[in-house]
Amino acid sequence: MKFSAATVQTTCDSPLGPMVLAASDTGLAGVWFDGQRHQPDTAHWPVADHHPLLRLARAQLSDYFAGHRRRFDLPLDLRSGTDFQQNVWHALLKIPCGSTVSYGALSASLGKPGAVRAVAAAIGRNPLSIVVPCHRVLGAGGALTGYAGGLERKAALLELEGQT
Amino acid sequence: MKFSAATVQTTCDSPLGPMVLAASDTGLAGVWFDGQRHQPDTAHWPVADHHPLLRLARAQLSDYFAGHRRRFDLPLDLRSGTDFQQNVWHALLKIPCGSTVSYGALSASLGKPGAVRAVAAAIGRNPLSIVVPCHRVLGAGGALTGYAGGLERKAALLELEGQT
DNA sequence: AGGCACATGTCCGAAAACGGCTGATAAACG
DNA sequence: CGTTTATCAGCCGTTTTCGGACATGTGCCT
Repeated sequence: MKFSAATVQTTCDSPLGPMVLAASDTGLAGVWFDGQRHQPDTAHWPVADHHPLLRLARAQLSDYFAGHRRRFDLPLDLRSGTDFQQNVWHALLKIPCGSTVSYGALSASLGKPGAVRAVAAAIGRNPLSIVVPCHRVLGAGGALTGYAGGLERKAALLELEGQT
Repeated sequence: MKFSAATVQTTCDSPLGPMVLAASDTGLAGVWFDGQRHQPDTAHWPVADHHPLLRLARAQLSDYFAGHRRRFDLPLDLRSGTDFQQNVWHALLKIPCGSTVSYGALSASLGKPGAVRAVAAAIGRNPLSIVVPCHRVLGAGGALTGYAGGLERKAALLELEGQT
């Protein structure tokens, strides 16, 4: 969980509570619900409320919550994770809005059918909530198994995307 | 640990137990809690209960224990130590009453960040308890790690100076 | 002269614990 | 008996923890 020293942050509100956005010099590096699990300590990160990328991200998130946007178009910086984690996060990006995948299917598609548990752990560390759609991964039986931001938010996001 | 042959001594009481004070022809040379570690054998040193410097020291210590004095103003004789030890002891004198430093920070400020262990050893040989405030040095995590006079006395001294 | 013990702190490797799981059994119901 | 819940052991990368080795100057004891 290493973030570049040049990472800046801002905050924004959402229907699911306040959020923190972070950007490095390469792209969007963080999107966290306030107080969610695994959120890094951003206390000493410089604030840049008018950073162009952060403004863009805020706008697209706003559109998403309004139901006007089903895909994000932003430069992402996922270098905070290990190679394995980055692989997992990239795989998440391929899950289209409105559909879901199981942990097992996902790890199989990564060529590591045995590493289900490790994949789940990596998903839990996703630094870009919503943008990297980790909420579209469900348990084998279709059960909401866990979400760093809380199961309620996971349910709400899926609902918003037209799932039941 | 060499003391001049002309060193004289006296005793005095304190809230933390009886103490031994020693003076050379240049200044205050020793302040020990009775029976503390590394205390030299003073048995054959001449007693000089009314030595002016020793009386002054006794008075200032009394003020200190009463909470009326936060700094000592006495001529000191630290020549009993090696150059290295004298450097360390002089550094200790710069720690203001009411604050603390870690062993690591102290040795770094001496320009020898690697010599933490040696610095600690030198602190342990401090001949002037209380006057040279070796009790204001704590472990990295802020833990009371050791004191030639016993950890209880170290805690009591810090308490007296307004630390927790 | 040589060896060892210290009022510590940092670093590195190994080992154990910990997850946003799952599929297979074992009890607990009607 | 079918069906529905607990329980459990493997799965594997990451994180945390723990134990040792080392650095450094000095005094003391062979």
